Amino acid sequence: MQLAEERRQSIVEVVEREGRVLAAELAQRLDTSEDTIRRDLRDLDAAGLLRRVHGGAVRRTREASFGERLERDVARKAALAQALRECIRPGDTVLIDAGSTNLAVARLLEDGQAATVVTNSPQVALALGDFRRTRIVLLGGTYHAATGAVLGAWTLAELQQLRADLCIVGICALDPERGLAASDAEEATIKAAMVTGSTRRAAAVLNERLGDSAPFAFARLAELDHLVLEADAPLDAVARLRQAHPGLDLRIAMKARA
Amino acid sequence: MQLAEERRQSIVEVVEREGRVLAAELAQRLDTSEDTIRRDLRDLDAAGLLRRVHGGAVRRTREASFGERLERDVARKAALAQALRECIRPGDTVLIDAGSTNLAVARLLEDGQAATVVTNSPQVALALGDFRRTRIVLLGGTYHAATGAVLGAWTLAELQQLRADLCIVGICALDPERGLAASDAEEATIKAAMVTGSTRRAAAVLNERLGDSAPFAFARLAELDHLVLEADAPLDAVARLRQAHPGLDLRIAMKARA
DNA sequence: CGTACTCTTGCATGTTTCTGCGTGCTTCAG
DNA sequence: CTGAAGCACGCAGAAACATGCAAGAGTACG
Repeated sequence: MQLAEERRQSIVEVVEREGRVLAAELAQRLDTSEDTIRRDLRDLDAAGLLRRVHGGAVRRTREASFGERLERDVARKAALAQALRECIRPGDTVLIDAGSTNLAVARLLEDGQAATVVTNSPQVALALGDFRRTRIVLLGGTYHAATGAVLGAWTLAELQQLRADLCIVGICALDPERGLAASDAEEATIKAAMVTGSTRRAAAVLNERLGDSAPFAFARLAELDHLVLEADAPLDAVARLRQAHPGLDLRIAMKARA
Repeated sequence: MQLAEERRQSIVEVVEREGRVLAAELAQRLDTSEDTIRRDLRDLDAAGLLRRVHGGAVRRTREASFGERLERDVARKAALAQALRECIRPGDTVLIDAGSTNLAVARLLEDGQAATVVTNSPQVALALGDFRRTRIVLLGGTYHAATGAVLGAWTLAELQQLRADLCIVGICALDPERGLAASDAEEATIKAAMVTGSTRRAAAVLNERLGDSAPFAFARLAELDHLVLEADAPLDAVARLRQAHPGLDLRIAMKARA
């Protein structure tokens, strides 16, 4: 008999060594049931030691600070981005905040879908690089690698000169009462200016950030026009959002695959 | 047996490597039906990892225009960059212009080597991404994919507020009489502001740009403090430069290998 | 020592996902 | 305009999966 912890360690070793592994094969090799293996894989995935896929698990490709978050939950974020993109109307001047979900929006954007894109994220600007029919404007300021965003007094001053049709803002936490919040003060200031300077405001939230709270609030829920939620968003949270802001254009993203 | 996730990963790899791919060919190569391949392509397209077209898929070719030039003459440019880097003194506020040679400088930079780096190139900002001891400031303005630079009125206004110790400017052509020149009017305006706002000015030139001319001049040779040339720069050109500007700190880069 | 509790595991059940195939629509080239 | 190739959609079987339940192992406590 072997300890459960040993078994999990073996699984991680195999995944690290071979890059991939089948659940059924593991069950046979470690002389246990597939159910147990699946439970292990679920835990190890949650612990970030591997990435679970249908049929087994694969190695997690780790990268640096912003890049890491960027690669996490690509499919979920792409699903949100798809719905966010549909909030853009032809001829809009769109303000795109930094953040991995918004970067996914930029990647899905078609040339000419918006008249102008203004962003505080160098990555977004690069993703839109070869656009001809859409003007790309980058905000100036101090670059923060942790968030992948440009922040500071210059950024704020430029935002105050700007009047956008649509603002796609990233949010760290969303609560019906406390509104939209960020985890960094500088970031919150910029986000507040983005929201203030735009006619329509859109955002998307992952399930784990729904009902969560972050220290720096920058806008009330009522100020939001479009909100995109995941396909499997908890129903009670959705209901509370509807009640708190009946005029909100609540959109449910397509189910994430892969 | 193969994991579905592996298959999708293979598809992305092929598209990245070859630029395009046929659905039928993928089905045969990955030993599965075309339907499955099509489903994969649909998902990967939604995730923004490739672009689906009739018959198969192609790479999402963003950032191509600048990226191509970026890959050209890497070794020669790296050699120039090495010498340019040595113009930086500890505590300097360095203004780095866009351009592939200057991007190479950014890649060679050590954290803390300069107190602050100001740039009009998103790529440079990203290359310095994880620095802790060096502040990174990005100029705002309209992003031009062809040059990889941020240009325009905002950029100019911000530059006029700035006083840098060292400016590393990119030049399209250098001639002893006509001075430093760029091939784009907007670019030249920005470069002129960079040169004006800096205490010391450095630049590097490839051999083919020596003695060449470009339509928009933005500075006289006398305004330059450091100039880096290639190891095999033509001797007569070097002599003419020395004669035209005796006080110039002329540096010869190490010979580029490979 | 015995009881109650937790944790793990295997099994049975129902659900979801993946895949290939058939049908009919759309796109492309001649 | 027309045929062929590419494609979307729905269906059905198989595999993978989630979930609840009960048995066993280990543990805390009286």
